[in-house]
Amino acid sequence: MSHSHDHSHDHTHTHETPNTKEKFLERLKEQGFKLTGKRRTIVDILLEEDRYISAKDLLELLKIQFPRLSFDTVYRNLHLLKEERLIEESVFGDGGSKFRIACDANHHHHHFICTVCGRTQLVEGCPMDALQLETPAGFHIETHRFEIFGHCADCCQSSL
Amino acid sequence: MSHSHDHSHDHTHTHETPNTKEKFLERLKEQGFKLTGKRRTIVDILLEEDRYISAKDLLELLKIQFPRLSFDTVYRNLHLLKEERLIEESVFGDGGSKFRIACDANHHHHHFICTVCGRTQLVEGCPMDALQLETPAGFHIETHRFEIFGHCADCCQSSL
DNA sequence: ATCAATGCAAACCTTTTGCACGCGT
DNA sequence: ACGCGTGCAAAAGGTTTGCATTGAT
Repeated sequence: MSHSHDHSHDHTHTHETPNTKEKFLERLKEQGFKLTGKRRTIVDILLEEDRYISAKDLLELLKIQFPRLSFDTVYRNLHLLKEERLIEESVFGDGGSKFRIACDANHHHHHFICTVCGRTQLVEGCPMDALQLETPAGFHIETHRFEIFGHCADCCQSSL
Repeated sequence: MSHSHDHSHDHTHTHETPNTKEKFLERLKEQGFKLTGKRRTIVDILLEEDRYISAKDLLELLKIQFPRLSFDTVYRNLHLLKEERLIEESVFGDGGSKFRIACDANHHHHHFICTVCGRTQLVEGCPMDALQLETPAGFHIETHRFEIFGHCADCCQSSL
């Protein structure tokens, strides 16, 4: 159950990381959620995109296959997927939320994020380890947020 | 002009840091902005509060003195103050923006932030220095975000 | 057959904008 | 007197909700 045989039909994705469609869908099924066509397609698209996109962009992509789909379903599924830790959310500079398929739900990480295309790169290490933190007396840490924003190589190019 | 004589009438604030009301207002004046009663009061309140608060909370506090004040003016001033780097903005977990008077516009810093009351503590150091970053090839860093969220000592207490 | 998922519409919340008037300079 | 600042009202976005229907199991 943990090491599912995900050598299915080879995808556009080359790496044999845990990010296979089947694994994601299995996780949902295990939790008792139904694998509807829309839900499958959302996971498909997010895997395919492999970058941060807005709910609006996601809806647009979904409408190709499901013209009548609207925001409510998108958001409901985004919430669900986030709860199940299958996607990651980040608030961009303009205040808008964007979402990407979870890189690795089990491994804590941070990202370089391209503010143009939403593509990401892993950051080596975590500031909570690297900084010798002097936590204020009595302060109880819950979460932290560390993100590096900029232009990726491709988007630097295209802005020339 | 840089070292203004801000020994005016002593305030509730004890430290003789750059965070004096006069200094903030001067900065605005220098830029050619008018020092209206509302603008003064916004700076007053933010200095007094000395923590992250929402536009809504700020408006509430302002309405005590200016009952007819509405969100538009609050936001217009928050934008202005942010442009002038007199306040800092942070997006909290729930997705809502909160604002606080700038701790020190000249010194780069990060915060421990209490998600209950919005009070902050400075973090020693910056992850961009502490982590030996391997910036992805061609990636052009623009900004970064690092915040540690949790409960401050006081808010831990009150939740017992 | 059951209960979750969806579509539709409407509400909601935060933030923004246009315009006429008021006020700091 | 000039021009920014403000109030009002309305719009704009993004996100959420209630309810009836559809659909996966």
